[in-house]
Amino acid sequence: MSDSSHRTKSTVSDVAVHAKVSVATVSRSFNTPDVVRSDVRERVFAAAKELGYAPNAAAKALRMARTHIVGAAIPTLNYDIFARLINAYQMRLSQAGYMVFLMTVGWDSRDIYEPVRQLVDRGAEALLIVGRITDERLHKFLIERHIPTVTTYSYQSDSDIPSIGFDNYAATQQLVEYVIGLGHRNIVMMSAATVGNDRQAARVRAFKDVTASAGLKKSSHVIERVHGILDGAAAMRTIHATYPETTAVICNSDVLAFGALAECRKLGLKIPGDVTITGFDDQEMATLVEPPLTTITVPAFEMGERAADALIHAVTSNRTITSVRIETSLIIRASSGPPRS
Amino acid sequence: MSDSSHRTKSTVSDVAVHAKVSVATVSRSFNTPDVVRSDVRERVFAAAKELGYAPNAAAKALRMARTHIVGAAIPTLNYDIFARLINAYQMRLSQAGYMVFLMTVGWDSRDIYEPVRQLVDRGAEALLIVGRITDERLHKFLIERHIPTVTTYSYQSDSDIPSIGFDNYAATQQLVEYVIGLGHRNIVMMSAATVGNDRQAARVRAFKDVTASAGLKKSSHVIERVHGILDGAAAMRTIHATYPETTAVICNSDVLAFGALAECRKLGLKIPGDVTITGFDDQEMATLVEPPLTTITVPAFEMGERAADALIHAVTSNRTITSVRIETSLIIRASSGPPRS
DNA sequence: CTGAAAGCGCTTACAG
DNA sequence: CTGAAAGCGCTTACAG
Repeated sequence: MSDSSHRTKSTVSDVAVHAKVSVATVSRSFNTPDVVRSDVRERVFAAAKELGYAPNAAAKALRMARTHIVGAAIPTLNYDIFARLINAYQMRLSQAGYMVFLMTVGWDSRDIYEPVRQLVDRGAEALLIVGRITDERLHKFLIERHIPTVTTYSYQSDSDIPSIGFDNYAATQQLVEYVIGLGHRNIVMMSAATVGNDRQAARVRAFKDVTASAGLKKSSHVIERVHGILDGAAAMRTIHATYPETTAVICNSDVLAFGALAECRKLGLKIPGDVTITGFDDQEMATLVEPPLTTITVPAFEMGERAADALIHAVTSNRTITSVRIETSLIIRASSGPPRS
Repeated sequence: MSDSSHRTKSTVSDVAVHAKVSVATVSRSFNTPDVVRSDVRERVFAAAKELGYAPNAAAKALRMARTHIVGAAIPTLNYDIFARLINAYQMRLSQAGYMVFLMTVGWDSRDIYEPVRQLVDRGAEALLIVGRITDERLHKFLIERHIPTVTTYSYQSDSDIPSIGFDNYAATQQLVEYVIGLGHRNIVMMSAATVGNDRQAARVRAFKDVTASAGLKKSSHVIERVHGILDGAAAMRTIHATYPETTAVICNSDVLAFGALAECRKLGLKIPGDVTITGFDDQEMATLVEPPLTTITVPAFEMGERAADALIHAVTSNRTITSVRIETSLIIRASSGPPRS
């Protein structure tokens, strides 16, 4: 046949004509092959191949009321941990025949209603969302429309939207107790913005609770910065100037810690001799900075895969999703140690 | 009205009934509002709002033969530079009313036909692809079906598929000339796999050409590794053992360089005193490692935005895309210097 | 300015 | 096992 037949998208009827069968038979050959006689089926496949036929996804979605598209709403992709999460999520999903709509929505969970609706309105039949859902409009929408949704990153025991994540409070609790156990008394937590960010908020809460119950309320502080490396460096400078007695800085992300580490070098502070620095995330770089970073593992890959699996089950078998709490661990490396004196 | 009306997705006819108009008028109210009488239009909007109406994307796509979905095929998201590229791409696109299908396709350009077809078959009407298209089936498919496509990352002067990228050969050429100018004679290039990767291949070619014309053919070597930090470290160990006379290692990515840097620390090699290390990408971490890394800037953000703009224009005004060559620069930092003697 | 009707490309009861 | 026909939810000539 001539090349021109490839030139434009062909449809079931093109294939039907070519194979001398009805469109119904073409459809059946692809969707329920066992129900069509094998020689006819082969004729259909041959015609389809020759015409470069692929079913029109929109028509299929309209007819079946199934798009096979799932969405992901994450703060940003410029962040190691979210990129890994989405990478795992997408791979798992496309293996199962789903496409993923990606949407970056910024750091504040109060602002995600519009973009998440966009995802659903444009066809996503299930959703991965990072962090707790705080917008009541969004919550109501998801429940009423029965959109299978899983929130990731923080495990929520008290939400009717299932979550696949870890306990941010407990992880930080463990870390702070470790630092206090080392003998530190003047501790600062460097956090990203806590508004609209339940993960950061939980960590700050854990820090305040643990330091308070250790009698360190007066000698411990929290400083909030946004998420970049440079912010970490700037915050470290502020800490050094404002709280010079500080011997340990607990950073709520590895990225902030990298910035802090670099700034300490500039300030001539020895780590961990002069100051202990810890991170959160256990990015690959955490082992390669100097000194290697004490941090908390964040199971980004696992969260992405499990969220994908849960959503696939939910949309296919209408199964309800159960929350999963993944364990994290404290990884002790050279950036932490006892205070000097 | 009762809450139950929100419960299931409503359609144009629901809105039409509610607003006591025809479906045509509902459609027009949204798509060509100026053509419907304002009081009627307002009645339609009120009904739509009350019913939580949003047009069915699949039906719209089928009818208009426009999905407003664009695809992106990238090697992986676990890589700073691609994550930034996609972040910029997605933000720009969703601002313009497009959704993005994300697909990770691995590092070898010979293997991307299936996943890219998947993107198109599932509705992508335009594509961003990383790197040169080497699979003839893919090339033919894209051309015959007139899928607006831009390849990024490497500028191609000789392809009929437009590219928005930079000149990998020239960038490396500049870098190698700089290193030779410093006085190095025993130079090793540490590259990621070059099969199916035109960016890496171009850099290796530049390295070989420049060292050869400087009369360094015998004293220079190329070692190929895959893309992880640990691979960089392993490669550095090999270099130290196999070519102990080496005084400069040119890494084809910052990630490889980070690994090399860490390994040099373990080996007790001073940088740049014992060995000069350079990277490629200018990731944010490049300024924060010790010592900061001499590297090449890669305009990931700019490539993402410009690719998005070009594709939007191509699908809306049927405009043909012109290739863009973006300049890179060599950033000299403390990890490079003259050889010791 | 508005409505009735056709048709986009599929799948699936319903007949045969 | 196969085909004719309806219908998914839209948009848009075509009439009025």
